[in-house]
Amino acid sequence: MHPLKFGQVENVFNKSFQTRVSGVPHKTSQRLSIIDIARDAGVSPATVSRAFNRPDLLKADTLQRIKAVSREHGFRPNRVGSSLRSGSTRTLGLVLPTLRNPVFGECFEGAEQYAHAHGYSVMVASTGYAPVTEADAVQSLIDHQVDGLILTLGNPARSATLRLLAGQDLPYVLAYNESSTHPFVSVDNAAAASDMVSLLAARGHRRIAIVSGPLTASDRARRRLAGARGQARKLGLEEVLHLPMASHTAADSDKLRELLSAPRKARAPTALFCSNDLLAASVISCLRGLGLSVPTDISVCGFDGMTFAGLMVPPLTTIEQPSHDIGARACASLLACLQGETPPSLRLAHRLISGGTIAAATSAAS
Amino acid sequence: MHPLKFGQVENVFNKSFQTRVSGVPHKTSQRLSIIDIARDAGVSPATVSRAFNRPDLLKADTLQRIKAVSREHGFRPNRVGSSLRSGSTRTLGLVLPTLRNPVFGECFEGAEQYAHAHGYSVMVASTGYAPVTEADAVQSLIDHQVDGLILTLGNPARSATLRLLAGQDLPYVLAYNESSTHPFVSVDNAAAASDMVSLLAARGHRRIAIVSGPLTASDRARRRLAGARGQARKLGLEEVLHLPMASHTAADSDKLRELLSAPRKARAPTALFCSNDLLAASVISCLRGLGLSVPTDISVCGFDGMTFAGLMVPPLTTIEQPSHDIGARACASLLACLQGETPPSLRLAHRLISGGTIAAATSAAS
DNA sequence: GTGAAAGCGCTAACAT
DNA sequence: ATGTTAGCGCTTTCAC
Repeated sequence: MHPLKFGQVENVFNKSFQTRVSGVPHKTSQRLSIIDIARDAGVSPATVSRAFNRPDLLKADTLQRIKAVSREHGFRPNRVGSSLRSGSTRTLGLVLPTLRNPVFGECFEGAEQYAHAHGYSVMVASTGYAPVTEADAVQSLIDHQVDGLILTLGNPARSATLRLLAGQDLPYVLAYNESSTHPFVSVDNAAAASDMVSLLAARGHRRIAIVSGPLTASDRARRRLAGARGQARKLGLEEVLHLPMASHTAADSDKLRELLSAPRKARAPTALFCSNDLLAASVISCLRGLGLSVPTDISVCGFDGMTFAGLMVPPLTTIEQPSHDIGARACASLLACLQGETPPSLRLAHRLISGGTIAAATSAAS
Repeated sequence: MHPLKFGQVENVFNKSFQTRVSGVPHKTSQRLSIIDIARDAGVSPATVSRAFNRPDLLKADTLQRIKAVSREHGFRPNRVGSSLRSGSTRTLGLVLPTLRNPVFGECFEGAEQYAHAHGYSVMVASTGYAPVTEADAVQSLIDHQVDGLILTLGNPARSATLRLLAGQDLPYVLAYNESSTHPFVSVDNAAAASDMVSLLAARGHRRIAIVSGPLTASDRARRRLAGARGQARKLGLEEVLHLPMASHTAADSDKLRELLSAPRKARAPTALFCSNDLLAASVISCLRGLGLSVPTDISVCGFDGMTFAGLMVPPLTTIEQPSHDIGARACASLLACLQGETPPSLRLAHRLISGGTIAAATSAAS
């Protein structure tokens, strides 16, 4: 089954060959160990290990020698051996809904950069917003013996994933999710949604609809809806409608038509607040197909602040989340957990980006 | 330094406790090994190992017992131990320019899904189009002992990354890149660019400019430029201009202005062919800022076919690459390498998506 | 069909 | 400042 049989045999040969002859056959694809280097450098394996992990402990001279020998042979310590012995893989797991949404790509890069800067690697897994996949992804990362997890869950209140996690003593922090029981890094979703409703109200909108994906698959969408409704009530607007779509990333044209070109057009919302930017773009595109232009005929706004939102024509009005930072800070919090600390939950600042997709409400108010 | 000292001591206690008493304290956060399960199931460790790896070798009865005991204790074999002993991590490395571009996110998901379906995991690293980061990313994945690599390189002809790889005997396949010396999975970049030029020519465009990022950082952009130029020559169009931007993902408004509102406006290109969709969106946005509307005043098209391109208003005219498939097929090829096969390079079909960003050339032909 | 024993590459005590 | 020793959790001959 294992294809490299022959290669391995060859390696063994090279290995003993090299230890006998002192020449350095630079390319002879070796699988050297710390022991080989130790022999060549005239020190013990432990000292070689220290050269890579605690170089400060060694005499400068010894360190140089070991480094030189290692470099000559192109030797790098095998992390698998190291992980097994030390009990730490120095790898963090990151679970995200989907990398088709560049917002999560940014988050990944934020986490990746922070992790690398601190000697850790990150292993991502995407869930496609599916609870089962989510649990599988976490299990897989646990199997890989990651030192901790950064999670964006569908529902951080009750999910199979969290039950799984409860059985381990693996530190984890949530990203984007807000939770009363676990450290998280996110924006204040309710407040952000509330801000957007205020803006809409200021432009004269009194009938607003929230367009989202399935609420069961995203507590963020739920919080945003709640925040919007709260603010609408406070400002005396009409009850915020809710239009859930089958997907988090694609609008359903029929549902939109039903909502807008319905008998009582007078009662149709004048603004559609979408729970993420991808969805907002899709909504705008669908509206276009229905003969409605944004923002002339109807206002639309999003949530996320993906880079792309600013490139749309007109630019999308949206709430910017600091995704790169969310990733980086979540990573920082997780590393703090690994040090035994209990990091506080962080609500990072959001920012309302006023693009060109919201206009003053046209239809005479009710 | 290691924070979990106390937890570990506690675990040792639980461990012996559990082996003495037969009850199953479901939550007592264990770190059991195959040996503990073996003892509980009244078999040898080797048999437990077989239960997980070669279940077919065991008597149904034994297998059941081991599975049952494992489930009770929530035991899962430690992949680190397994990797060390077997010499395979069953993990593949994936190196991509950036996950801020959803095209690469799709590619990742394609690879991830294919890998999972075949018992492998994938570890991604992003390079930000920087050669040094690229080499570091590859080194890091090698250190993790991945079984093979899928790479999207800046330059698959000569790069520090490939020199690094030459010293290992680690299988790898290229994705998006085309190479004469290594298995790859991509579209035919030159042919695709040529198709787009044909379309532009059919709409009456004779002066076309290619807008790209730095060519040194992307052989794809280079091939697309070459393909476009070849076809332009064949069709008797004017020489294709080349407008390189500092970034692969953001246009430089000044450069665009210089090109378009120059003294000799009559000689300005009537169509801008961007080497990727993100850049095309940015170009359109910049043009808007310069008072030019697309496609009325000038035509623009992209390359990639990211989902988002179809949601723009008007939808972006672009070349669709099957990114999910590129990821999946590259993964398949890599797994084939691991079986000792030498997979053929694959050029997957591209598709010209006719959106609304190309209009008939307006300015009287020269 | 299952067991016994060795060892993958490394690090952590402990010694000196 | 460095060496010795044991063993992390697992798989793999080789026996039986």
